[in-house]
Amino acid sequence: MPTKPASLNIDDELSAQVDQSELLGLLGYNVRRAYLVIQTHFDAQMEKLDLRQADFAVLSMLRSNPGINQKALAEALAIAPPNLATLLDRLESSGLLGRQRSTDDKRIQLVSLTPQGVKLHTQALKAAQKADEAALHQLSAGEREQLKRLLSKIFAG
Amino acid sequence: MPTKPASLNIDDELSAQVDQSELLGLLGYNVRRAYLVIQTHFDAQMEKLDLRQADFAVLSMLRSNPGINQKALAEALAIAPPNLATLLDRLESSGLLGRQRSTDDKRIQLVSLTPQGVKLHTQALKAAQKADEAALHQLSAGEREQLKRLLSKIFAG
DNA sequence: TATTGTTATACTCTATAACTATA
DNA sequence: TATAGTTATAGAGTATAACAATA
Repeated sequence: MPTKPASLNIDDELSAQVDQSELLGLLGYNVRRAYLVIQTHFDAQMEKLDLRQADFAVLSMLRSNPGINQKALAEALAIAPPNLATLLDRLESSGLLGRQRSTDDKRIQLVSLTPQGVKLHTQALKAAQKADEAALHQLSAGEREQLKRLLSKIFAG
Repeated sequence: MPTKPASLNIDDELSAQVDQSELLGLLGYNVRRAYLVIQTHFDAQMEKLDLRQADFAVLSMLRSNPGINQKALAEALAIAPPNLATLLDRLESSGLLGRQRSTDDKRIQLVSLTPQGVKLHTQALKAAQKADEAALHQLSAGEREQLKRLLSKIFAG
């Protein structure tokens, strides 16, 4: 190694000698970086329950909307129908939900949680709230509400 | 089709008869949905320039930090070194950047934009700003600053 | 003909292990 | 031994086309 002491090495502890101001000036990049942090906390929490992000979203929707059909579920969660189909296959195999053909229109599958699914959702919601807390501990309650309001203007906009 | 008129079909135009309140109560989910919207605008802009998200981030960093090494670049952008290596291969093949072995330490690659890379970055920055604008048109200048501040508290934590 | 859901498939993104060359 | 970078590869997430069943 050259004669430079480690403590003066530009790329190490003191690091961040790099100029990221252009990227940080773009809101899209800030959203991306924040999303990566939140994802990490969320995944860490859900790993214990063997659930992925989309799995939790589905469990949550089914809890609040029992008997929802797959088209409505796919639209609400912005999941492509083929990907939802295989996701539901997996959760159904795990005994978390059931699918029932509508008698009105036999093309339609009505999806509901099993009691086991309800139980897991209850645990998963607590885990999701913990992940939120871990990622957002720097923000006050007011800041969290403000952030939620601003974000929802982007996607509900 | 049953006798229901289309205009009363729960899953159609009026739709959103679904309860998403639990998910929307989680900040992580709000960040995710906002990120998806921003991604869409960003990708649409970058498609014209044949650039992906990470490509733009690299061009931006190289513009502000010419001669940065790959380790520092990978760390700053949170890209795994193997993925950065192949990304740089591609941009180098396209004539956008060059890699030069450091004479001090021959393990290190120093990366810089070519004049063509500088030119493309200039266009790409404008495109990124357009994408920001398109995604954030609902927010006032003050709200955008506020949002940036709150997001950076999450990832700069 | 149009719609719901499925199957098969492909493409991108991300992550990991093993290697090289240098130190 | 440790580090910078590379290669190869595998996995997850996402997207599209073609199909079956039903309307």
